[in-house]
Amino acid sequence: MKKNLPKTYEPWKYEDKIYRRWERSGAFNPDKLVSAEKSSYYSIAMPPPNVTGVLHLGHALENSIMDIQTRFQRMQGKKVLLVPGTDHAAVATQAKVEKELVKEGIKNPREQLGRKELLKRVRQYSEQSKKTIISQIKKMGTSCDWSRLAYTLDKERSEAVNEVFVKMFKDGLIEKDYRVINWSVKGQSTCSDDELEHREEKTTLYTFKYSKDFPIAISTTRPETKLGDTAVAVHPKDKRYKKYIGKTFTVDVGAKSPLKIKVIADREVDPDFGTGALGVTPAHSQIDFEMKEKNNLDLIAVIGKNGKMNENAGKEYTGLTIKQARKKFVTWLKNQSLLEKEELITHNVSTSDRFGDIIEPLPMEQWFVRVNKEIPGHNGKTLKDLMKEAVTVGHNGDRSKKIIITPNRFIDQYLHWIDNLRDWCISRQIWWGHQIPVWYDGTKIYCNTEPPSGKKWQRDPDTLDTWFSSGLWTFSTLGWPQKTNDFKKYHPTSWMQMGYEILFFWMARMILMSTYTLNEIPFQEVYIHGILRDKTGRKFSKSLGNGIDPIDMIKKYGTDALRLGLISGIAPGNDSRFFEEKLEGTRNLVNKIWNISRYILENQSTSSPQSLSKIKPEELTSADLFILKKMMRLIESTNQQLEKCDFSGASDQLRDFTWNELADWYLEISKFEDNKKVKTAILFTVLKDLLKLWHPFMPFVTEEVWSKFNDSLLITEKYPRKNSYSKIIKKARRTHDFDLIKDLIVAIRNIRAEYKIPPAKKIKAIIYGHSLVNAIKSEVELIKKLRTGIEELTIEKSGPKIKRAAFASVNEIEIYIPLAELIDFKKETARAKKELANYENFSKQLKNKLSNKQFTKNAPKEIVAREKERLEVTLKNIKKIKTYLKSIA
RNA sequence: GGGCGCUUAGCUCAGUUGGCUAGAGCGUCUCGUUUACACCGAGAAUGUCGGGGGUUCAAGUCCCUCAGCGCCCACCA
Repeated sequence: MKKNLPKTYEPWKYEDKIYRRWERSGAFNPDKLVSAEKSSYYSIAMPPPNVTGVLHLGHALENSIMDIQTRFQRMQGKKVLLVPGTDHAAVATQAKVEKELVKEGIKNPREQLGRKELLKRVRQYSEQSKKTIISQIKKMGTSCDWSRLAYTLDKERSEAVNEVFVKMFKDGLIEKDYRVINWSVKGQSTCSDDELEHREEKTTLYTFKYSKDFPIAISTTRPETKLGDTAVAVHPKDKRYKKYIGKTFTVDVGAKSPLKIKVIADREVDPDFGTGALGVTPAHSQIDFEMKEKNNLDLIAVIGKNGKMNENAGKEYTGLTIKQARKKFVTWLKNQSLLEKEELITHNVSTSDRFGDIIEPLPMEQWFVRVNKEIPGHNGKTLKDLMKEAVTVGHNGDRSKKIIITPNRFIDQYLHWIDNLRDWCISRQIWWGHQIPVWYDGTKIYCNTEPPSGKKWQRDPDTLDTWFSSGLWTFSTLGWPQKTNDFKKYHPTSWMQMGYEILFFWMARMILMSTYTLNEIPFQEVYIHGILRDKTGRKFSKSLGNGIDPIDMIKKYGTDALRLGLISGIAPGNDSRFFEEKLEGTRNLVNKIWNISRYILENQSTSSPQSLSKIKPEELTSADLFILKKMMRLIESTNQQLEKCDFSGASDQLRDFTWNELADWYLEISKFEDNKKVKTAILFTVLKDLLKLWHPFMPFVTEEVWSKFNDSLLITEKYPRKNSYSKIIKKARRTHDFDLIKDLIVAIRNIRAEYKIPPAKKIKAIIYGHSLVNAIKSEVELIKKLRTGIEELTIEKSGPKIKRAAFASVNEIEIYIPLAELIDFKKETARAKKELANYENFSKQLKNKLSNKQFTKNAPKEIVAREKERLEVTLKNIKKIKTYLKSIA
């Protein structure tokens, strides 16, 4: 056993070394783990960080949560697989690299570099970023299997992407369609609805007529698009306009050819907004496009992909920017006296979250995933149905295939989101990503995982939305579509963890992809965590400059402290704030554990470590029994809490025990105890189990301490169970009659005898620490003995160091607290009586309820059972209180 | 407009299907400390659980309502 550990724990000395030890040991790879049960496979797919940059604190939080769960499950003796990986993050990465290139002076990277060269640059960047990310994940102590490292754009994952695309294509769920989509002029690509950000903006609302003869004025914030109008929509019941419905007017507003404007009725039109009439521009508004479909209108696109007016807009306008065109058109309206009103309003504009420019709705042919179309061979179900089923009744109505979401309030939000879901536009015109596996030869289309033979075939240049590949993550990482052992063993994955902000993007898509492709849910449980905010509650963001680098925190406080600081005081689905002071606290705790270990290990050398089973029960004092009991309860509740994913609660409890019970109380007592052998044995046993309990939270310090007395690794030890403690506690109770008060009385008698104190009526007894006082208060039986034993006894909460002083000069002992203050019998009796009345009342109520046939017949079985159980509990409580009342009477 | 969340000690937050005297960390104050740890110890103070109403033997917890803060979705033509 190594001695003379440094006074404070210095994480940087051990962390990298320990991580390498774990890696070498094979503990991260479930194939190398020995499991008691062959079938106990447990798997988690790591949410792959984007290769757009480095990890931030949010990732650190995820890694902490994930790794606690992973280590806990591994210590349950399961074959645990945590698959690490990264996401190529299509648009995000290309946008980022292009930005950098522009900064370097390459003004138009796509044109100047070409597809091949630009992709090379993006690849270089992403590889660099990947490297950084991986090293950061390792720094966090994440116990993932690096031999299975995956990347959404690598060969295996691309294979999965193609496989699914082809399947969906053949099922008619992926189709090309001409529709109005979200176009980013800056990015020269489509965006899906989820990639939009809404920004509030002040703008002018113009009210005007197309011509003097046109009977209806319309309001718009985008006059320039009106050059492509083909209809005016009014509410069907609007008296002002009813007479015009169905009529077509021809107007000349300066566009290439005069516009034929048909007046149509649509219930969506709000008669109170503006003039109550809406100019319909099918080419440049999704809603107007839908009206076009319903009413069979024409479509005139007046804006091109470059964001400028095209020739349809008319000679005067062709080539103008949106702004210029707007100005020109408004001037024209004014000159023609057609403009009726100009007012300033605020409204939301959609912007591209990656490129940052305002989205231009344009009509285009793109690839879509049909979410409302029946899937062949799925009993008429649609993808939407599959997405809903998995979280409600279970996939295909199979309850064992129902995804449990914590906290469950997100289910409603998720379902609501699905209801509003439109077909998913999956094609992007950027180059970084999975190229669509479709080839054209004139009008012929070929879609397969392998390219067609023949030179004529041209591959579709578009790439896929990044979420398409992310959606396959739970099974693409396991080697699918190959029939791998991993896939058989580890899918569906056991558990998934994510922030609520990507619930819809990611969780929904994983469910879609997995249920559709595999007929299986992607994971059994989802734990949703909140967003990490800064001290003042703001989101961490680059533009605010409030970002904190997790690596800096690790350097300063150590990984264990960071992990603990991130997960303490959090509740599932709720946001939490991060500030450095928190880490000071957790660092101190880590150091506390280090020092407890140091003390115990250094004292261990005097007598060889003993196991609990070798201790004779009669050797135990009440304090020993007390700490063992506490330890037993701690083991039980930590297990329970971790099973419920209450990481914060579990760590709180562990902290309380470690610091308050063990360090400040029991360990201090042990210093003054004669029977050192028992104390050191207990301390050593408790320490060993405590290290195990803490391990998932603070893997490094616990592993380091463990290595001081053990050659095996802590990471693969079994998580403690309460049995070993309950045995000795039971035995000890049987052998001799334990109680704290008895010990106390004996001690006082001894002191009296030793120091020849005359039989005083009152005596002060000093108890070590508050824990025992609470224990005494809660032990009803003891009070009886207390009363029969000594007339008046005072008990003071006090620390062990005062104890030493007191025992040394016992003559100075004075009376402090009268017994009545410890337990105020009058107050107690009143309280207990009140409680008894409450319980009796309640039991009466329950009895009535249960004897009511209406209730037992009609109420759900579970409710009746619950009420019965409640009654039982209540009756038990009544009994308890009655005994209690007797005892204090 | 639709939905969700939050409001508990000076600060940051826990509080499981209603049930013992509402908790923790940090901070504050007092005292202490040569012998595991000042990244320490012993204590103390601080709460109309956002306001109002209701259900119940019992409400921080459930229902209604009002107020403030925050988020998401849709839309604002």
